[in-house]
Formats: sequence, structure tokens, C-alpha cells
Amino acid sequence: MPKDTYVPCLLDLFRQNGYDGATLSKISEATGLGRASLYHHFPGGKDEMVGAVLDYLQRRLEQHILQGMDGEEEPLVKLQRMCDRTALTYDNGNRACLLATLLLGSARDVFQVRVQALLEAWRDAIAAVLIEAGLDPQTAQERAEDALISIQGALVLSQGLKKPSPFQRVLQKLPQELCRNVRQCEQQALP
Amino acid sequence: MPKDTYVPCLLDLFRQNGYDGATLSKISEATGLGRASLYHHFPGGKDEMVGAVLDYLQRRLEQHILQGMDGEEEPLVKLQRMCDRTALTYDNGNRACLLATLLLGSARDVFQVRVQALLEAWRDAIAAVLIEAGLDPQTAQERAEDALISIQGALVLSQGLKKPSPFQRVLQKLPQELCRNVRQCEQQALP
DNA sequence: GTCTATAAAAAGATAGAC
DNA sequence: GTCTATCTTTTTATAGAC
Repeated sequence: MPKDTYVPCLLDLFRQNGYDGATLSKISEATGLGRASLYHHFPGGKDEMVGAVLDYLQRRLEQHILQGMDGEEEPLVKLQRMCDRTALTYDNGNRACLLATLLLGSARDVFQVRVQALLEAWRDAIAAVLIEAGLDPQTAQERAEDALISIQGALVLSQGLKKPSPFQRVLQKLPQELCRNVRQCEQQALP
Repeated sequence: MPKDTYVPCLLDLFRQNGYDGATLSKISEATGLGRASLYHHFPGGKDEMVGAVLDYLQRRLEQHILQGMDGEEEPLVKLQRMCDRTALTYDNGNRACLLATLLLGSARDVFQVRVQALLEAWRDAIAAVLIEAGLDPQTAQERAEDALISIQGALVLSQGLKKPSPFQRVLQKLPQELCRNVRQCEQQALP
């Protein structure tokens, strides 16, 4: 059985239970593998499992969510596609974000560097589109961070209020919001 | 020793470690109380401890962060004060939010109802100010939810990027953002 | 109200057979 | 590559003395 079969399964487990809450019993049950088999694949234990999940998330971010962000299309088109894929990734607001989960548990420090790298890659890809669209680098980076703030905050609030509408509302407005006052997106300029 | 002495201590522990990561050993060390003493004060174990912390947070929200939100002052003044106190509460972005932490651990379901009630109380207090300022209830509620999204998202990103600037930037803009297109706050109307 | 001591369960991890 | 069995440590929880 190839790793990629149960890494998504691990992703789900760690996302739903956090690092401390994802016990080997739960992992064993969810993957169908016995304890010893888990240690055969991941000699480093849970830390190595999370590492594999983060590898997987990095590939997903680069090859799915951010795919095409360096292409020739209009900024608004690229950002719209990124938002659509983000919505899919988080099941329209019904799924938490593993990065946030890892940041808020006791293993925070262990994974801080890798989580930070993923967030920065995401932010920088958005900022690059905005710079290419004519924004100055400083504003572009702040606006890209604002986008991640909206996404992460909306996920937290949707979990907390037990309804996906905050996430959906945010994601729906996000592309236009990112492109405000930008060259190619001034379809509705002031009269 | 009165409960209020170590409840803030428990708040810190659960915020930093999550429900699963806050073991009785850590709790014992942090409070200075032996295991048995902890069960004397909280026969229900960790669940009851978190319950006490949520009671404490509810009081803090009502009596500190939201204090004066139903007063006679201008909306912008009230929202500005709320943001100032929010910034204090989260140590200018260096401190995580327990509510988010609880929502992202394995004990999610146990505390969901109480966490939701706290978020709704916060949201409704903001919305009430905006309604009083002339916004329709629907818009007011959405905008209040957007405020909580910004706060929670900024906390997550500040943790993730290991810098408080996203939180500070968000909190600094939030009062004006909440009051946009509202009667009493139209100091800088269109020319 | 706090302590020492201890029990019972669950967690993380490994050895060795197949 | 997976299993059974086992081990160690940690965790939660309680009993009973002071």
C-alpha cells in the first residue's frame, strides 16, 4: 500500500484532533494499520507522520491551490481560481485547517517553521499576482496577508458558529477585495 | 486560595497547549497544586477546569471587552474602545485565543456550545452598536462576524508568521472598517 | 485544603514471528 | 509489510492521612 493512500487519512485525523488528540489508537483504527506497521512506515512516530502530511500539503498547495498563479491570465481570473480551489480544499467551510490546528496545540514549536513556510509561500504567491497587477510590493504583501487572515478567520468562525456561511461569504468577496484599486480590475471605476 | 487565583493560570495553560496537550502534570506544575488538590477543586477533572475557564472568559468578555458597548457614546468611540481592549487581551497579537484552540482539538464537540455562545455574544454586541448607528440588522450582523473573522484570522496568522504585525494592522483599521458608510462616522464623506 | 501513595487506563514505542 | 505480544512511560483518577 503506497504512502499516498493513507497520508490523506492522516491529514484528516490530525486536522480533526490536533497533534495531541490524534492518538496512535485512532490513527491505527483510521488507517487500518497496526501500531507496529505504523512505526515501520514512520519510524519517527507521530512527528514523522505530521512531517509527511506537511510534505503532502506543500505539494497540494503548489500543484493545486496555487497552480497557474504565475501564468499569463488576468490577475482577477487567477485569484478567482485560487479562491475556488481554496473553497474546495476546505469543503466550503466545513473543514478546519491543519496549519491552524498545529499552531494551536502543544506541538506548536515543533512544526512552527514548516507551517510558517507554507503560509509564506501562499502569501507570496498572492502578493506576486498583485505586484504584477501594479501594486507596490509592500501593499501587495499586506493585502495578501489580509487574504490569509480572512480565510483562516472565516474557518475558525465557521467552526465556532457551526455554519459555513461566514467562510462562503468571505471567499465569495475575496477576489474583488484583493483587486480593489488595481489596473486590470477597474471594470467598475468611479463615475 | 480562591479559585480566581489559578483560573487565569489554567486559561494560559489551555490556551498554550490545547485541551489534549494540557496534561495534569503541566497543570499541577503551573498551579503549584498537587493532583489530588486539583480534583478537590474540580471533581470533574479537566472538563470542569475548562468549564471554569469559560465562565471566567464570559465574565471578562461582558465586563471588560464589551463594557460600555450599550452606552450613549458614539459608535466609533465604543468600537475603538472594544478594539483597544481586545488588543490588550491578546497581548497585541502575541497570545492565541482559547476559543479557537478549543475548536481545533479533539474536545471540540464537548465545548462547542459554550464557545459558540461566547462568539455569538461578542458578535451580537458589535452588531447592536452598528444597528444603533443606522445599519440594517442583516448587514450589521455580517459586519460583526467579519470583525470576529479578522480578529481570529489575524491571531492565527500572527502565530503562524511569528510576528504580531498582522494582528496589529487589523486591529488598527477595524473601528473605521466597521463604521464605513454609517451615519455618525461619515467624517470623511465623498467630495 | 493539601499532601503521599497508589491504582487503572491509555499512550508511545519496540521485538520478533510470519 | 503486517501481525501479536510486550514494555515503558505517561495520564487520569482515587483513597486516605494530616
